[in-house]
Amino acid sequence: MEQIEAAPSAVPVVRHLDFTVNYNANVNGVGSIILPEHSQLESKFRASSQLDKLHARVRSPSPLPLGVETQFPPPKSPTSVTPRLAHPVKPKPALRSLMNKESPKSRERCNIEQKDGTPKKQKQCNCTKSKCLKLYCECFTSGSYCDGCNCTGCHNIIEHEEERKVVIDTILERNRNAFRPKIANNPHGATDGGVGHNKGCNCKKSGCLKRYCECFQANILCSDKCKCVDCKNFEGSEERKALCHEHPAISMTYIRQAANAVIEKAIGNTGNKSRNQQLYSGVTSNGQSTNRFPRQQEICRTSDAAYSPLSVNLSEPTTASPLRPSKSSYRSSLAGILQLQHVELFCSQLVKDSAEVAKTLSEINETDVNWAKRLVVSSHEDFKDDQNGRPLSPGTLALMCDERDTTFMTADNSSKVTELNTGTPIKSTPTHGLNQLEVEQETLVLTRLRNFLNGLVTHGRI
DNA sequence: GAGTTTGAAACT
DNA sequence: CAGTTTCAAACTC
Repeated sequence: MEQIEAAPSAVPVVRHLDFTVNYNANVNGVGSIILPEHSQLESKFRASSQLDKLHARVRSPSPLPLGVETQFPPPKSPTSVTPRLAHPVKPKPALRSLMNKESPKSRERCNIEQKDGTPKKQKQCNCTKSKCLKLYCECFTSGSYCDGCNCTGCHNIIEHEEERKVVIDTILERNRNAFRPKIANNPHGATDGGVGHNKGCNCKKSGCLKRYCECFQANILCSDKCKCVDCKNFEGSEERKALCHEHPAISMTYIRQAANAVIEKAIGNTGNKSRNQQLYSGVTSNGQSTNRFPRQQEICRTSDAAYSPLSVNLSEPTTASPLRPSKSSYRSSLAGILQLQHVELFCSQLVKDSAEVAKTLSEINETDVNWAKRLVVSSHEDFKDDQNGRPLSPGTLALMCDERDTTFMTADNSSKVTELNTGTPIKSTPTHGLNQLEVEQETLVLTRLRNFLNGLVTHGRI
C-alpha cells in the first residue's frame, strides 16, 4: 500500500484501512474482491453484496485525510472489544515455562484463536508505571485498549480517551511510524526508517537468540538493518542451527520465509527490491552474514488474521515451542482479500479461455483442453492440505506449481517482470516442444494470469 | 513468586 | 547523535 505523507497532526486519531474486516470468505463462498479488467470475474463478484460494501467503504468519505491510515491502528475493535473501565484484580500469570516449553505467558501474549479461527483474546500487558500510554505498553503500541490486562493505573481505556489521543498525537509527531507493527507487514519494503524491524534490533548480550531480541521473537533473521552485537541469528550460525535442531519450528520459519519470498515475487511485488535482492544473497552492511534467506515478516498475529489464501502457513510440527508463537504465519499484504473462490473462478476462466482458443484455431486438441483442465483439477487438489484437509493457499499453490512445472518459470524472470509491468501480451516461445495451439493457449493463460495478478496488486495497493 | 537480565523507549 | 534512565518483558532461581 502506498504510503502517503503524514497528515497534519491536528487529526487526532487515524485508522487503518482495514481490508480484512468484511472481506473474509462468507458462508456462501462468495468473495469480495475487485478485479480490474476482468469483467466476467468481476461481474460474478458483483453478485455479492460484500463487493458493494467494499465499494461503499472505499468511496465513503473518511474523516481522515487519505494516506494516514497506517499511522495509528485503531483500538482493536472498540465496538466489539469492550474497553476495560476498571482494573479487575487478576491473579498473577502462571510461572513462565522454560525455554523448551511454550509458556502460558507466551500463549497469552499471542492472540489466541478459537477453534473457528476467530479472535478470542488480545494480549495482556502488565504495565505499572507507564499508564499504558507509552510504547512500552504492548496494548497501546498495538492500538488496543487495555482489556483484562494486569496493568495498574491504566489510562489506555476509553475513559481516558482524550488523554490517550493527546499522547498518541505527541508520539506520532515524534515518529509517524511509531504505531506500525514492529514486524511490519509491509510488502513494499521497510525503507522509511520506521520502528521495529524497519530499523532492526539492537541486541548486545542475547546473541539475538532469545526473545529479548525482536527479530528472534518474530522468527526472522537479523538483517543489515540491525545493529546487534555478536549476532547469532543469521543463516549459518552454529548456535542458531543448534536451536533449529532443538526446535524444528525455527527451520520451518525459514522455509516459510523462502516460500513467501517466492510468492511475493510471483505476484510482481516490485516495490521491494531490497528484499528480493536479499533473496539471492548479499553481504550485509555490518558483515553479519551472507546468503541469508530473504527478510520476511513472521508475526504472531493470528487473531486478526483470518485464514487467507495468501498466507503461507506450512504444516508445522505439533510440538509447542516458545520459539515460534502458537501459530505463526506470514500475512501477505493481500491477506483477507483474495479468497479461495476467487482462485476457483480464475481457474474456471482459464479453462474456458483455453477451450475458446482451441475452437478458434479449429484444432481442438483434447490434450490441450485436458491440460487446462488439469490445471483446475490440480488446483483443487492442491487446495487440500494433506495433513488436515484444510485448503492450501494460492500462494502455496503457486509455490508448488513453481516447483512442479519449472517449464513455466525457466525463462528469464526479469523479462517477464517487465512484461507484467508494461501490460504487453506475454509472448510464449515454443521452446518446450509445444504446438501452435498450445502456444496460443499458454499465451492466453499467462496473459490472464498476469492481468489477474496485476488486479490483485492494484487492489492491494489501494 | 521474587529477583535479575535484557533491550526498546524515553529522556537529557 | 550519543549517553543515560525508565520501563516492561523475558528469563532465572
